[in-house]
Amino acid sequence: MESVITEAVKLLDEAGDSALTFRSLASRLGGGVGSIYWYVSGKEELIERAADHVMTQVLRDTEQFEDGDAIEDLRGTAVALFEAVADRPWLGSYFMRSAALRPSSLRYFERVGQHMMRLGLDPLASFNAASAVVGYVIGIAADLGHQPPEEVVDRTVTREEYFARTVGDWRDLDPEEWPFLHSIVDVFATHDDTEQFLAGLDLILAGLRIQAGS
Amino acid sequence: MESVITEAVKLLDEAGDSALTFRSLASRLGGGVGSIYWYVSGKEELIERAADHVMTQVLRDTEQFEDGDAIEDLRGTAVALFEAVADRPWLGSYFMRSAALRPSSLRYFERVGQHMMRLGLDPLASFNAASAVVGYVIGIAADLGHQPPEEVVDRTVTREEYFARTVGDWRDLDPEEWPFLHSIVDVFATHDDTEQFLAGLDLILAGLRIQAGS
DNA sequence: GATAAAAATAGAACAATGTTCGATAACATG
DNA sequence: CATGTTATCGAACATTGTTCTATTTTTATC
Repeated sequence: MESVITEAVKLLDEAGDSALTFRSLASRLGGGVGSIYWYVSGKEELIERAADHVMTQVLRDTEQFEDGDAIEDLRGTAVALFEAVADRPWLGSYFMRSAALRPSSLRYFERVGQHMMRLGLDPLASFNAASAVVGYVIGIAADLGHQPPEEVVDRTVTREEYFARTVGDWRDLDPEEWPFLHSIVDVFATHDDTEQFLAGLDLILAGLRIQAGS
Repeated sequence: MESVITEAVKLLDEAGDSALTFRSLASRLGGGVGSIYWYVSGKEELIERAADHVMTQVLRDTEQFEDGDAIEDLRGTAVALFEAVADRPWLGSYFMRSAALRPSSLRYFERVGQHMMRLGLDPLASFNAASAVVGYVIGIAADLGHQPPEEVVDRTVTREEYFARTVGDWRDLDPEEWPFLHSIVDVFATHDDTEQFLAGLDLILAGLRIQAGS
């Protein structure tokens, strides 16, 4: 009954948000429902600790970025968090729900901020910029990584079929009324989530470079 | 028993996510629990329709931005959504949970995209940029607008006291280990959420200007 | 106006969930 | 061994979304 947190993370990763119930977790641990409460005050803390568990790993992965180009290090730091959140929808919704100032996420914020300091920005600018980067990462990752609708989860429809159907729907819309959607439907059909994330991140970083230069 | 959706929105706005239960909604409408199911297929659709309700208003508010400077219009369009989401935590989590391709949010995406087209970006760049802007707005808004912890909701602690406590916690951290947090704690103590949002948005827009120029 | 069909309402019953609680067991320490 | 701490368990409870069936109200038709 020791590894409550690690087992919770496994459950979340395998089957998503809704799969984590005290009963399913208990049976997986081979114990009773009530026992979990000895390790954890409630579901809130359970998810919190699970999130911390993952964030600790992210923090380890981003330690390497220290002495390169500040912007490049910033980039790597952002990508690491993005990847962690993108394939963990539950992490994204946790970040959204709960304040981002829990120890581990605060550490991440600090790390991003330290890169900002290397750019020579004043406190206000670096605070705003760090918030923007972290907010963007979480926002996009949570958006891209969210659970697909029921059909896909039920396996009655594959992810690809669902995606293809969306593309088809867009193509069927009135081109007069939806000129933009029509203009991008082809690139959307072949787009890659990570590349999309990076493109937006580079916009922010480009803006940052300007601000740092002046 | 007509205004199920509008009453649901009121409930959500007044007391947040967790306050919207079928029973509370029913008693507010002066009817029975089961009746709601005649208008709505389930809770999923209820929230979806509530979100649509708000998004329709946002779309109306952003109609004005059409013939100004493309970047400025983009800015106004983004701010309108930000404000709507920032004081509606439930809207943010809805966006995160459910795909952003419901009719009303798709319309918003289209509108942002049309501004991108005016910048003369190629399809891939405009798709990425539109996604970045929308993702940033939702991400930051959801982050800033999330429900404060229990104490504040319980009214045992005011929002200001809670904020002040956070600032105090930061000041107490080891300055060696948390140089960034210490450098920004003063601007954090007096910061304004909307300004913070705008600062980040301007980074993206600055990056966009460069991209549009080349 | 009567009657039938449709629209709308109501609330009891159900299943799933987080949580509380008191009763034990296992274990360490003197 | 005695005793207190650590750890486990599952029954009971309250709160949710949802289903179902019965009933009322409205509308349409003759």
